[in-house]
Amino acid sequence: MKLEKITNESRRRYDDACGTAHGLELIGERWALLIVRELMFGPRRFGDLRASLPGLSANVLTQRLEGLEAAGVVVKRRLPPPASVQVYDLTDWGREAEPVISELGRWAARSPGHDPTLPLSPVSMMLSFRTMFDPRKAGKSRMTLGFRFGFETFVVTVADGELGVRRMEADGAEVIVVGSPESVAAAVYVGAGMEGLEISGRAEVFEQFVDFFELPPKAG
Amino acid sequence: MKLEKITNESRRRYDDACGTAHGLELIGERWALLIVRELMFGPRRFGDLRASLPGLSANVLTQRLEGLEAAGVVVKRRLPPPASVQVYDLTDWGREAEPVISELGRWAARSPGHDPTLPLSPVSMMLSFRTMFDPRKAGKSRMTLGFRFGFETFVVTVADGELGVRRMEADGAEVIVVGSPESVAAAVYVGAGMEGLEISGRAEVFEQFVDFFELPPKAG
DNA sequence: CGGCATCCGGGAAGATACTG
DNA sequence: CAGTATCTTCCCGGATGCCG
Repeated sequence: MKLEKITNESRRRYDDACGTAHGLELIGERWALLIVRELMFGPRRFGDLRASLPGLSANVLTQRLEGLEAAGVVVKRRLPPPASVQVYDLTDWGREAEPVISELGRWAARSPGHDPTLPLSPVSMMLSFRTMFDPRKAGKSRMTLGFRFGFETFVVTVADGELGVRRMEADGAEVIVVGSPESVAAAVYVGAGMEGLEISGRAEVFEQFVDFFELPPKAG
Repeated sequence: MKLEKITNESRRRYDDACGTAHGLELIGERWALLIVRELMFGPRRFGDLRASLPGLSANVLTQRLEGLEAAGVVVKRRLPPPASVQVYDLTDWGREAEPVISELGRWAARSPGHDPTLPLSPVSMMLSFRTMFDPRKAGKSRMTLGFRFGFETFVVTVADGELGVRRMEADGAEVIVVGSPESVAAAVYVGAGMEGLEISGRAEVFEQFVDFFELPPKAG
């Protein structure tokens, strides 16, 4: 039994002291990095993760969460009563993997094979703001925007050339944008206008916000 | 036949417009990112890659190279006569994946499970210089160092707070360091001194160089 | 329903041997 | 040297079912 275990593990290792190779052992398995991505704005439940990652089956999600927990990237917690619900959250160190996700996304956005019309999770959309935000275009602008995708709500703040995203209610925002992540992506990155979006509050703030982003040129 | 093909491809996709997900489709398969890493300092032959990546079998390497070529990350070329040898090289866009490798390595170096005593490829060692270099520690220092690992030779230059690495002969370097990648890593990152290294030229330059690097603190 | 174990089919990874 | 061919092992993904 023990021998089997050793071979199973060792054949899956890279046996390489390079940090990159070790990183692949931690978050390089299929779906792992996307699970980390979905946890980037705070804890989520098992079912939330499944809903955000269509195509990921429950047993694989269980395995990945176990692996990520063993690696110290994820912690399994139980929310205090009365919620008393089990959630998965990133450790502080796990949250520091955001640059890995950003750089990979920024690089892959230039791929000739990238299809931006596929479905998009709310978290992906919000993370892309942080990745694609251009501080020079924002200049000294200050604004607060709310985004609502079904039951998920985020608040985006722009101030001092920095963009922040938090998962929270959007009551105090200057403008609230309601729609699908895909419609928001079309408006921000394709310049498709506001089709499919319901905008309440100061729509001109969102129009200004859209200009802070630009997709990098395609390679090849 | 056609139906099979569709399912084969689709079950391997993430069906996600997120750039990160697409990035995983491009370079997320097992070994793929390490192959890209090995090509980071210029073209390599099939056998070079095998030698640098022990544990990677020939058939998988063939598949990965095909996939990376189809993705536009890698090009297969034939060197002009008299060499007339087939090599694999990164496209310009493929070479821009270096930040992905760096960020993953930087993040994973903080893992409690990272074992820096495993074998290391020459390219990994040189890339780690670029990842872990601290411009503030280097200040205004200027230096040129040669590193020789068996038949592979690199030249590292430090100037104006920047570190450059090129695969080339080390004739003009102020100091030449000969040894294994593991010994160099021990000297630079563990402060293990010069055991296992043969240093010719101005050894004090290498001693100064070593102080430009520091491993980040472990997480957890 | 949320979380997890189990079984199965297909395909990918890995080892070895072989060919041009 | 640069890959193929083949075979085994294991992982992924889907379905089902159990249990709280």
